[in-house]
Amino acid sequence: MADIADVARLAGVSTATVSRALNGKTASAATREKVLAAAAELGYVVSSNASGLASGRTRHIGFMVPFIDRWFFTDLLTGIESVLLSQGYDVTLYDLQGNESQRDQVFGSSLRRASIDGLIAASIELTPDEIRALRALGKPVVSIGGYIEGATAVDVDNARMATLATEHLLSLGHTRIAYVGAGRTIASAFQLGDARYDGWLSAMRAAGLEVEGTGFWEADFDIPSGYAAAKALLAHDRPTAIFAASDEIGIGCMLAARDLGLRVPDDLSVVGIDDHKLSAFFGLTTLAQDPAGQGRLAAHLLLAQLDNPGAAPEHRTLTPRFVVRSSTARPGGAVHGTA
Amino acid sequence: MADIADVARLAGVSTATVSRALNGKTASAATREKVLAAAAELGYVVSSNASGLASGRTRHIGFMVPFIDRWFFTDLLTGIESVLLSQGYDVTLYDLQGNESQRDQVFGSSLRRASIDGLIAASIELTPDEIRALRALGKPVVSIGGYIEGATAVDVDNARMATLATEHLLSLGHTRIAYVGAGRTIASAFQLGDARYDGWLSAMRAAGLEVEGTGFWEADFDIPSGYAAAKALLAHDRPTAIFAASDEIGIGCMLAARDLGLRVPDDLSVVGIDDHKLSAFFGLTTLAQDPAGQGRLAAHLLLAQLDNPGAAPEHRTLTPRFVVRSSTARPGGAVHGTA
DNA sequence: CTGAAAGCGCTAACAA
DNA sequence: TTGTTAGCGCTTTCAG
Repeated sequence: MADIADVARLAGVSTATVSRALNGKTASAATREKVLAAAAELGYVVSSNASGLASGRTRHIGFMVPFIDRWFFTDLLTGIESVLLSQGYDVTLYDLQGNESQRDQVFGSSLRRASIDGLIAASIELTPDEIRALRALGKPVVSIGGYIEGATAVDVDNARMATLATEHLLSLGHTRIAYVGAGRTIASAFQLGDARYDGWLSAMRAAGLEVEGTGFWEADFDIPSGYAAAKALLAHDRPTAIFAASDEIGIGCMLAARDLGLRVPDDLSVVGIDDHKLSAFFGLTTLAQDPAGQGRLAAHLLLAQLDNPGAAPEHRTLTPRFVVRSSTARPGGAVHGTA
Repeated sequence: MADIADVARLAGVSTATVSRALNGKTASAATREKVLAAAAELGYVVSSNASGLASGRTRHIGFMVPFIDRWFFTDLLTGIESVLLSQGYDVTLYDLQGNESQRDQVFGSSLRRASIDGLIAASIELTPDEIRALRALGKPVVSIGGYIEGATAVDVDNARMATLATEHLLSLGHTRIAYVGAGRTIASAFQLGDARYDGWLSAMRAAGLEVEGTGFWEADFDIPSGYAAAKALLAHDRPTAIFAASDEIGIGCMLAARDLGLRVPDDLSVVGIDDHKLSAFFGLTTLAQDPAGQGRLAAHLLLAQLDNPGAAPEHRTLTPRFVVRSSTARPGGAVHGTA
């Protein structure tokens, strides 16, 4: 493979000039053109190792997730890749799923080989040691949906989303609204805390409504778990509406209602959070999170920090978009939105 | 950050000895211990750039996919990460989704920066230019579910799976079996060719059955598309069974049947291919593909090639596992399997 | 604006 | 088994 010396020879300049011309540093237009032509002719591409060793930059960005096999994280990844690849950055994935040793491997070694210029961490709960390890890197970090000290943050206001969803049901005239969502353990893995639960609770209380009877039903963030929770809930009680902490839970609730002979939305309204890929299909009313957009924003913010290392960390809270579909209506009746 | 010279100084040996001790090359037990202790004390981690530049190895593996936001590819990735991370390799993702420029970027530049030691490519259809680019790298390549000349291949026998699925229905006594699956365009994006269609066809013909009437119904590999196809199919004809080219299609078919007032499996049997995460929930009978296992195997094969560069490329065809659930039964009646 | 030269941190001959 | 010595291919002062 051609190296920088070959290009320099062909262009009739020094390797230093080739380097400058290729990296957009000072070089006369004529020189730059000669260099570009020579590089193209030889099919020259810089060696990332050599370049990285000499400059300290690698053009690799790390993306750290608790697990990758969930809709939210893959959509984040898609968004991140789309901006980073086009800027000439590669994305290295650190999947913390699996045993502890995989996690230690990532923090103890992978991250520290100085092989990345920056990191995007999604929904990661870090130990104090891990935070220290991250800070020791001295590389910019952007967190998505979770707080990391000193890092730029991108998130959505979960409590606010839950309040909006609940208020939507309230405004339709529902008073008996159950919450199906994550317990503390699961919520914390997603860094949601109890924000969605709290949002529901405060909206209900603000409306002067009783919460004890209909209450809270625990479910993991997936369809089967939402289904099971709704089955249990509906066997025990008959609220007119369910606020589901995620669309997957909401879809599970809709399927359970159907299996119980209940019509959605006539007998039961359901609203979720996410705008999951399947939600349009099921007609689920929801608050859209747009993870791909979050990923793109995170990538842009990281790039900005790379260009401007001195800048103070930012905190961007995204506004969810309300998507009304056919799963919500006035209690007992008329459809509110259209599919 | 401590570098190799610091470790050498603290251990009282040369940098070369440190390098050898750390890389498992010849070194006396006593020396190795001293070096390890010194490295641990200083928190030393090798610089991947320096090491890569000197040795030509980067401990980075590329994983190339047509898109990452599909169950199959994320599960592959999970499997790949689990073995590669534990062996000290990082995984860089090349997502070809999006515009052509993203693809050109990957082939023209990312891959060629010599930043990976090897590549795993899943379901990728390459242009002649791209194959040339890949071969020029001189790095080992493992392909999953698609053929790349000179590369080690991991796949499943799609035609055989389709035949098995169809034969399962035949053995239950079904004779009118529709196929809902991908048209040529979509199938080729997944590198499935028409193998699943062919498998269905040959099983039907071997059983001496007519195919014209019930026939082939086109659908993309997702739930909404399977739903729409089944709605159209069942409005037009009433086969007693459907063979779906993927579980997501199959789930769509089950939902459509239910909405039409048909009971599964009493009025309609459905069998799919994949063992998708949701299939157990829906009780779908299927042929399991185990993508995480495919990913782990591909990673192991790649590692083996890295250790032994001379070895000839292998071709491993995995055997699917039949998972009988509650979506298939004798026509008109009794359940065959259990949920 | 450009060239010469000194490294970036490590590995791999080669000797000893 | 270990140390010495060249680089790996590039970027970046520092002069000019």
